[in-house]
Amino acid sequence: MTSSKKDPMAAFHARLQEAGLKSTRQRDTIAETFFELDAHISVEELLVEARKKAPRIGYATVYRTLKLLVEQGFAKTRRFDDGQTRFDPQFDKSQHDHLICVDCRRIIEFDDDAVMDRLREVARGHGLVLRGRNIHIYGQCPDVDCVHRGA
Amino acid sequence: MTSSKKDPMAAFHARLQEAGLKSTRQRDTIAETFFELDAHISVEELLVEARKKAPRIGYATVYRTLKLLVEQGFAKTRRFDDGQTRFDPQFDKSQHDHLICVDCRRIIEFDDDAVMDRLREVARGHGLVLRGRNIHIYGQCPDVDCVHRGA
DNA sequence: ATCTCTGCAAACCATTTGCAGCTCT
DNA sequence: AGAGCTGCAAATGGTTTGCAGAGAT
Repeated sequence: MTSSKKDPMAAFHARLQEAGLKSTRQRDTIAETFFELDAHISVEELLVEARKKAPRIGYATVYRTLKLLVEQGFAKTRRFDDGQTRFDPQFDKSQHDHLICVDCRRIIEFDDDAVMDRLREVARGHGLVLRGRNIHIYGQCPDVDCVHRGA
Repeated sequence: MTSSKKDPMAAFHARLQEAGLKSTRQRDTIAETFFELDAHISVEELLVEARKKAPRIGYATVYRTLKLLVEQGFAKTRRFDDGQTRFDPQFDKSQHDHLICVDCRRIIEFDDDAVMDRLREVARGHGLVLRGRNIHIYGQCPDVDCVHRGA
């Protein structure tokens, strides 16, 4: 149900065909760029990159393509607190959460089974089956002289 | 440093004075209403309630007052996925997280020590001290006939 | 008297949408 | 040919801001 890490574009094309949607130059450029880039990309960042390959691409197309990628399971929406929506490519079923440094705002990904097991129990305790999660934790370097302090 | 549950308004007034800010009819009405209402209130909801007491209150004043409450530690910002920012009163230092039912969107609060202990370790594992968190988990009723299904 | 607030309307900014023309299949 | 797609510009919707008048200390 999710794209293989090896060739997300092939999986993407297969899905488009399945859904009766078209593969276009712009759509492919945007999707390709998206899969190549780091995670946590904003629409603006993706647009800038995509325009290096196809300068006439517009905002609306990037928004529409990302929406499509999310709907089809190739991307995941992330909302941090910078006012923009960001997106992560989703190559397989694995999920991850985020540890954000309050000093330098760098984002560290993690996925911890013990946490998830416990959260499953919490949900169960309220009569629900855990279906998803969105975990942001914030951390700070204990070293006052940390290069990141105040960044 | 945080308001007492008994009399948040007194604490609020004290803080205003400390900061050289003024206590006004509108500000008080909004803050009072905010402390009386349930958690996870949106600006719009708060405005509607506040207008029952003071009909001429405007959007901007509600936004400004909430911003003030957050800055002064009396409220906490919450972003779920409905496009609006919501706010929780913050009566003491306790934090809580959210379990959201994917069927009926009801929001259940929880606070689990085992989860927090484990997250503290995760942060520590990356060289950081845990300073905050924002955890949303999504759950679904296991009963297919649940009244909430499809809600 | 002075400095802060308020209400209104306009401005902002991220995101969405209508539409005419273009591109896939 | 026909359905879907693109780019543009305009619309949207939540949130912020400028300003002139009102209110608090």
